[in-house]
Amino acid sequence: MAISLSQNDTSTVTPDNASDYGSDIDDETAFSLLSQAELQAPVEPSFLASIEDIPIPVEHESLEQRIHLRLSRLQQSLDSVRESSARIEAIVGARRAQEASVEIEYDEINRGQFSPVRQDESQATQTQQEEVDLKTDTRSPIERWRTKPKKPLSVTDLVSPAWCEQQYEYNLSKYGRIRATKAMKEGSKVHKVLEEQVHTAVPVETVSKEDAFGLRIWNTIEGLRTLREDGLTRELEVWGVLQGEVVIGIIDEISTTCPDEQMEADMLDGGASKGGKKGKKVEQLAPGQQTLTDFLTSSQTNGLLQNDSAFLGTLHPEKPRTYYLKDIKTRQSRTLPGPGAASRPTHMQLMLYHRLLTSLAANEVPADTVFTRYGLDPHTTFSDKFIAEIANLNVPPPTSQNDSEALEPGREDPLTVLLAHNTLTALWTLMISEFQLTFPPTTSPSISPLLTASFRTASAHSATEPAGSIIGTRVFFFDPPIINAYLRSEMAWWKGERATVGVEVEEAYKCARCDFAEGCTWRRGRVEEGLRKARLRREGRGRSEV
DNA sequence: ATTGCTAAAAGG
Repeated sequence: MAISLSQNDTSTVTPDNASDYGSDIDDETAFSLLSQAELQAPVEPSFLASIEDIPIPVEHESLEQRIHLRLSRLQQSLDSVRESSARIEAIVGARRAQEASVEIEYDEINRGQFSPVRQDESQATQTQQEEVDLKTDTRSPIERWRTKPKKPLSVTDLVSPAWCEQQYEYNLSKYGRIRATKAMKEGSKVHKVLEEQVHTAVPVETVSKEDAFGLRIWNTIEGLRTLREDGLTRELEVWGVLQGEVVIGIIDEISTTCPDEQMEADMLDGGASKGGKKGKKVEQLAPGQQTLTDFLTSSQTNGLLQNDSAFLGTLHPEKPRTYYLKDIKTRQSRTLPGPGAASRPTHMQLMLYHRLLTSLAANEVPADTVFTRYGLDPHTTFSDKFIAEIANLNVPPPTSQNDSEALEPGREDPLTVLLAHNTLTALWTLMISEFQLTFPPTTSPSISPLLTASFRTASAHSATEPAGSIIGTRVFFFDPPIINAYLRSEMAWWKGERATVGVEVEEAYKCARCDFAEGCTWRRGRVEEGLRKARLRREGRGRSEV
């Protein structure tokens, strides 16, 4: 008898303790699952309430959002700050009295960079057309979608295929991007509320190309300072280079809060017991844990450690803290995804953030590669207007102003800082030193290998359970071999070194929610294979019965 | 644009 697959019953296919790839369902069942997928009509979730009970500011909704200056919540006495506006602008302006700053609208300078969105062929012909495109277009995905003047690769680009690479390719072919679903829009709102708990966004109206990128770097610097001062930051932008390709990501949350004391204790105990210490041993090592020991031992190699601690002591009286990466995932249902294939994108996402963050803290990211990719001149000085705007708004919190001994380097007033780092190269260097200050190389990794996915409801499920309520948490380890193998495989796809791979039959439930299921060549191939195997089995049975 | 688009990510 075939297992009936409904949207509420995906656990039938991927029970919590199932391995990623192991399956005990037979081919006949798999075939019926694949067939059923296309019968599933999309159900409008009319029962979902709106999340209006979360106060959502709407004024920063549009295209200026990304070039907003990010202020920590401590820096909100803006009115008094703005009073000095004219004065500071005059000071900055005097430096280059003659050189008029060029004002360029943000969307004008960037329009050409964005991937073209193909629109308006009829629904019916589109899928067929795309199939033809996929066959005839011999360019690699990276050539087609992520080559200048289009945007560089993102973490999303690298982890989305972990759900279904074939689906991602169809999306890129058809739209040049992923189209936001209702669920995603709801998720964005929850994220936005969380971010505004930590930062206040102030619009910066017009900037040059270099200014615009400088502001992004400045926001990251600000995010790191917020993290050190408040023990929490959200939406931290990071850059990296992977196999020569620029990769950009936004880390949802970093904080000093340990997600799981027990896992942390087991982890540290595991590391200590290697040095001969007897005692409680972690019996059943999780897949990531063996490599974790390697991670710990490799990072505490030498006597440089002592020097670093002493050096840091002069800046940071308290001992270096451990920071934990977290990603918040909103869900339409109140259930958690299974730990196997359904969680793969999240696992890879957090592990990739860990890698990017670590390489920035180690100053391993070639800044020139990043700037070149964006077509930016790393030595052009920022415009007076830009420097003045940042200087006007970004004032150090009053607490640290009183006591200048306690000021970290570069924590002086923003005008001084920006004048001293008034090109992209210089500001990048400052950013790197902020990364190094925040995540120094110490015995206990300052970037914890404990990674957290925190699941929240996208919308209210009851009066006591409003939108954004926490459903549950999954904590797992950074696992270098896993993420490295994944990235190698994914980059091979992006570079066109291997063909697109869709979901395995065990993951056919994904097809039920996929717009491309009907015309999916991968899926058709799998259905045909299922039929063939079923037929072979039937024939085999027939013979043996004679 | 009846919500479009942009930055990544947003979810399944």
